[in-house]
Amino acid sequence: MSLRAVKPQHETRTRILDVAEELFMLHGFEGTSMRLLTSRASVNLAAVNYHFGSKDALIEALFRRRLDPMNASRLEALERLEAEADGQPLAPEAIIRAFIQPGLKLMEDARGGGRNFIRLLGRTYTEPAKPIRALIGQLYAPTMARYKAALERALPQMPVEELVWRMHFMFGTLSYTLAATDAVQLIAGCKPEDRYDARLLEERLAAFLSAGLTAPHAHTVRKAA
Amino acid sequence: MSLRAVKPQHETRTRILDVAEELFMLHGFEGTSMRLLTSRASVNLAAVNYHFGSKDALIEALFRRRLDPMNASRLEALERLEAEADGQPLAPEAIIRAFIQPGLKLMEDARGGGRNFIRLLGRTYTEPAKPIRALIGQLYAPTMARYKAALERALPQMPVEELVWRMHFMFGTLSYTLAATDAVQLIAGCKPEDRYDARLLEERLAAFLSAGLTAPHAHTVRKAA
DNA sequence: CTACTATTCAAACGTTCGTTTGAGTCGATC
DNA sequence: GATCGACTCAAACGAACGTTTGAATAGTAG
Repeated sequence: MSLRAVKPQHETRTRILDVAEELFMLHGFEGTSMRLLTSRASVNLAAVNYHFGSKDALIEALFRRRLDPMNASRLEALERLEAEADGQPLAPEAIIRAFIQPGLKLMEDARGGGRNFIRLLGRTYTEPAKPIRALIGQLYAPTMARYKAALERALPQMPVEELVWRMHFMFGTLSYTLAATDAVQLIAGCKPEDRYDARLLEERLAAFLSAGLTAPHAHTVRKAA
Repeated sequence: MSLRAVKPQHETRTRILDVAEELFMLHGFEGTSMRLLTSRASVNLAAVNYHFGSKDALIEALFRRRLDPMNASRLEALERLEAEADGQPLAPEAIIRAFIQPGLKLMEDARGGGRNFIRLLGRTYTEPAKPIRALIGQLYAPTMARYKAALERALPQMPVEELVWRMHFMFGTLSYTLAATDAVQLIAGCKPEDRYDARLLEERLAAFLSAGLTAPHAHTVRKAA
């Protein structure tokens, strides 16, 4: 894998990966056939098995290609924040922004490609307990642990279990927002041109999430409905 | 369809629907074969096509069976609130609770069945643009419109587009939370016994969501990053 | 030019898919 | 007890699936 990854031209490989991102996003893993995929990518049917070994291995390669840099940039942003803060606890909103920016950037910049992946990623969180989920969890684990520690330091008064749930909520909001931007029409009334404006979306998300994250604890609100 | 629905015993039908909820949740629509489904339900392979017509029609029936009562109870809860309020604007948190309670109840009470559906539902929001999505959107539309109107009245100072986005965020948090309760381990540290405690979850969600919903507008926070 | 590796290609592999068919079973109706 | 409708069943249908194969085709080094 690493040997071949160093080679000069991966034209076929990358073309397969790019098309796979789009088709998996549109039709799911099981709903996308190798025949459709390879014909859209203008490569031979056998190319996927030759270059990746199997369909499942293609899926894994697809996630690694995007997730590794994305998590790296998340960690980098957090470490930059901590270096700047010089020992002081961070503002929760700053941590949130550091976390959501890489995803938003991927959604915005890549001419389709990044956006496809981001939406595919959101879909996959809620998918079967298949090995894919395990892979994603494993790729995410170090990043999540670092952000959890940072938030614990930023919100020392919050019980850890409450914090974990709120991180879960945040993660849900983010992944759903990125995955189901079409579904805004469920509610209707959203300007389509704002849909992929990453900066505007970051402002909206940061406001919503930091308010939710720093809300008074559930226990102190009331006991019964 | 309606004629047959009135008949006394739907044993085969309901057994198919129950098993379908579980298997679709576990393996997705395309990942679940009719052969596995019918053998798990202890019915003949042809039973699905006999009783529902096709696999797609089974999926549609499955969603209608749960979604219609769920939306009805959401509307009912909102109308009860408005009747009690007697013209006064409602508290945003009360509206939120009215919206999330039916889902949480379904998650809690049914011995597996409701929970399977709730998780399946969360998965489906982020799934292909297939006709299923259109069906769900259509089943949800009236409920969403009513809740949107109620929230507009409860938060008159908020721009409509901001409100729409925040409803989108809320919807995402809820569906992700219900769909991917396993994924809490992404963050880790959550007590497993709390995972399906509907009351506790309602408190956590209500606190998080109502804080997010009523947060200061993104525009007023700052202009540039 | 030759030998070698990497890649592409058309064709076929066996399996599984959703659906259809036609005979068979059962209970209620006349 | 014959008739009819609802339902179940085993078997088969053609189509589509992921994967494999072995020959053809570059591109490179000796």
